[in-house]
Amino acid sequence: MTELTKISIVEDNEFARNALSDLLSQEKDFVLLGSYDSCETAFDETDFLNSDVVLVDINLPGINGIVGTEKIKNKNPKVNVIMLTINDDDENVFAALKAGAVGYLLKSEEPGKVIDSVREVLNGGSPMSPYIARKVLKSFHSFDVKSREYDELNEMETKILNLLSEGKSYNKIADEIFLSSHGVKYHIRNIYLKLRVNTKSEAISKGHKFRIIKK
Amino acid sequence: MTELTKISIVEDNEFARNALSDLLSQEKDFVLLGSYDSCETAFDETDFLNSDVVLVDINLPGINGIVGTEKIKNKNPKVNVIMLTINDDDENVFAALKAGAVGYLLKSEEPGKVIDSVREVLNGGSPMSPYIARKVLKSFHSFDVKSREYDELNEMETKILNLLSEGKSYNKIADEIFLSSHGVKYHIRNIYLKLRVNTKSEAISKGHKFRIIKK
DNA sequence: AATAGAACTACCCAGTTGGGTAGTGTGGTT
DNA sequence: AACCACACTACCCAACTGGGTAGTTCTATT
Repeated sequence: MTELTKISIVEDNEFARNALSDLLSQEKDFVLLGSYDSCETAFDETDFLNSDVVLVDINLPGINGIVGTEKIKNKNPKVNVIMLTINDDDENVFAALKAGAVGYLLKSEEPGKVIDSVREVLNGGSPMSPYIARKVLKSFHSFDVKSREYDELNEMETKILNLLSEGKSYNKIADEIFLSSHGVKYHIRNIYLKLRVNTKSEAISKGHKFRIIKK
Repeated sequence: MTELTKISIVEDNEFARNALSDLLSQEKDFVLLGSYDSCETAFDETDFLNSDVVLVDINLPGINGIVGTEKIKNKNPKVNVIMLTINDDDENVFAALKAGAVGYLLKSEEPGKVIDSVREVLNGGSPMSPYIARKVLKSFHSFDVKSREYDELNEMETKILNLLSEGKSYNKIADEIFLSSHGVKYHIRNIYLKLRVNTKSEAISKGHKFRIIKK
């Protein structure tokens, strides 16, 4: 493991960029491939996409950090992007994660945390500022209050709900699971009863919310 | 902040339970309310639900940790549950988070991490073992490869897709947004085009996957 | 002035869906 | 033997859906 970890920085604020550069350069096993003030200039550098870890600011002139992250991941999925930002609003956080960021740090974090985070990423972790981590976890249990206002689906029902969610009609599903369309309908009625809904749309929505629908 | 943090433990393995108890008792600002070998015995203790933080093992005889967590959160949502487990398979992780756990630690974690995690929870964070954190983040960008195989919806389309997901018919939606049902249909056709689908079911599924549908 | 696009309204039509109701067979209880 | 729940088949019917096609108005572009 004598390999150096290649790091790049995309941050438009010169002061912050230099501070990060200095910080990371001090680590003997890190090598700073480059630091850029925008995604555009970063992409001009062919070596940029060979980075192991890229720290990307979210607020950038031109292509913002979220779109930039998307582009990076599309061009080379192996690059690990850590989002570095002052924004902690839902929209940005989830958009960034959705774009493919593997970590999300608030700039209010102390500098040492950045080093730790890079190492955490290299070890297969996903560093998040505590506040972000909580936000992310909360997105999983948004239903804790009104939760379990439905009955558990059995295997057949789960299967059928999943097929429904793929846009298949009663008839197609019937073919697929060797039942008559009436049989499918029978199960769907039970699904609706258990989920307390009366349309396919609601059933699919609840299916996703309660993670009954895979994929 | 001279308040003591009340902690409880639910762990069936006696050795592990005692180790945790000893560990946590050494912190001056923590007070161990109780340690139990099952959810059942824990719930017998009325004070249990007054805990600030509860460490729950996932594999428990009788009521398992996930169902137990659900029960805890239903009875007192203020209790912060940290899941403590050897299981790192998807099903368990997501089920636990869904149940309302605010942290998820693998037992392979070093002991000091438990103390840190309790403090992190108290500070509004969500401690997760690195491996778990990565898993959780990944669940947000499972589409990074095939990503953006759809066009962005505009405001009206987003609104309509959300209404569709609630099981509303073209007519109901039309009433709600002051359009004719034909107008609604016009937008829905565009939604299907942009999402590259041709049924409501698929549209709703994609809407959830890409987080276009709120709630 | 002509063109093009969006944001609608509108009609046709086959196919799908949801609800109601009813019947069959099988297996398990009492 | 009587009863029941469950998984299914079956039919009716009104409402809804998706696709195709077409017309209107408004606004922006050329």
